[in-house]
Amino acid sequence: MALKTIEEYVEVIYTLEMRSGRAHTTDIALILNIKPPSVTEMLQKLHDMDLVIYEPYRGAKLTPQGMKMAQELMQSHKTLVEFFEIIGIDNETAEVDACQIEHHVAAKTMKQLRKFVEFTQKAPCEPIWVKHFEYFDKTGIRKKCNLK
Amino acid sequence: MALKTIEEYVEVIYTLEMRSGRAHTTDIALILNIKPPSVTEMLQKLHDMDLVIYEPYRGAKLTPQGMKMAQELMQSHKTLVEFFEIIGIDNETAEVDACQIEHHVAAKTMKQLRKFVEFTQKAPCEPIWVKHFEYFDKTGIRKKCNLK
DNA sequence: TATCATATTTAGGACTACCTAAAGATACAA
DNA sequence: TTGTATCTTTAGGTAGTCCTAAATATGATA
Repeated sequence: MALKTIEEYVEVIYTLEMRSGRAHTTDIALILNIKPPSVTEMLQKLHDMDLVIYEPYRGAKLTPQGMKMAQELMQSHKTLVEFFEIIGIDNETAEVDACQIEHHVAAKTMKQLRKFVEFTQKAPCEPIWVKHFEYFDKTGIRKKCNLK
Repeated sequence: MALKTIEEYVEVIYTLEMRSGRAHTTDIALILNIKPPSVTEMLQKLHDMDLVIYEPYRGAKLTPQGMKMAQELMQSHKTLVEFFEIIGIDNETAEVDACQIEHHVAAKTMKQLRKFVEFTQKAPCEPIWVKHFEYFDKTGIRKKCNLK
C-alpha cells in the first residue's frame, strides 16, 4: 500500500468537511484504509503546516490555504476523470487512476488537459473524431478524417 | 524529494544497461540524485526480488522479469509523452510529467491512452480536430466540428 | 607488481508513515 | 449523575529509504 501524501489527506478532509462540517479521525482512517493513530499523527502535522485547524478529539477543518489546495486537487481530479471517460475508460477505473495521478501532474499540463476536455465537451455538435475514435477503438480501423 | 520507487530504479538500470551493458552504482546514484550507498542497498533488494542480477563491485543487469517491467515502463512513458505533445505540452514538461505519472496508471487506462495516441498519429491526413484544438487553445473559440 | 585514485560497500544513524496496545476523553442513556 | 460504549490520543516499536563516515575492492599506471 502506497504511503499517503499530504494531498490525499487534504482531499479526504475536504470531502468529509463538505459532507458533515468536520473531518473526524476515524472517518479519515476508514477512507484512507489506515489506522486512526496514524491519522492523529498526520493531522498534527497538517496543523503545523497551516493546512488544517486540528482540535484534539474534535477532528479537523481546512484552513483557507488547505481549502485552496483541496479545490485545486478536486479540479484536477475532475479533469482527469472526464478525460479518461472521453477516451473510453469506465468510470470506476477513471476514478481510481485520477486519484493515483492527480498529485503528480504539473500545473501547466493540467491546464492543457482541462482545455482539451473543454474543447471536446463544448463541441457545438458531437465531434466526428470522437465517433471515429470509438470506431477505431472497436475495430482498429482508422477512418478518414473528414468522412462521417 | 520523493522516495525512489522500484520502478524508477528498474527504468534507470534499463537505460544504463542499454548504454553500456551494465548499470553501475555511481551512475544510478547520479541519475536518481541520491548517494551511492542508498543505491547499493536497493540493488541488493532488487536482486532478492529477482528483478536484477547484482554482483558486488560489478553493478547490475536486469533479469528477464526486470527487463519485462522496464519495457512496459518505457512504453508507458513514450505513450504519455506523445499524448502530452498532442495536447500541446512542450517536450521538456512532457518528459518530466511522464516520469511522475507512468508508475501510477492502470494497465487498462494505459492501453486506451495508447490507442488514442495511435488514433491521432495514424490519421490518414492531419486530423481536423487537432487543428481545431490548436485554434481553441490560442483563441478560446470552438470551431464547428466539420468545418475547416 | 606495487601504488594510488576511484568506485563501492559496510556500519551506524535519521526521518517518516505506519502499526498495536493501552490510556484517556466524550457523549449518550439509564 | 453515573456508567458504558465509542472515539481518540499517547506510547512505544517496525520497516523502508535516505544519509555520512569509514573501510574495502578495483583497475590503471608507474
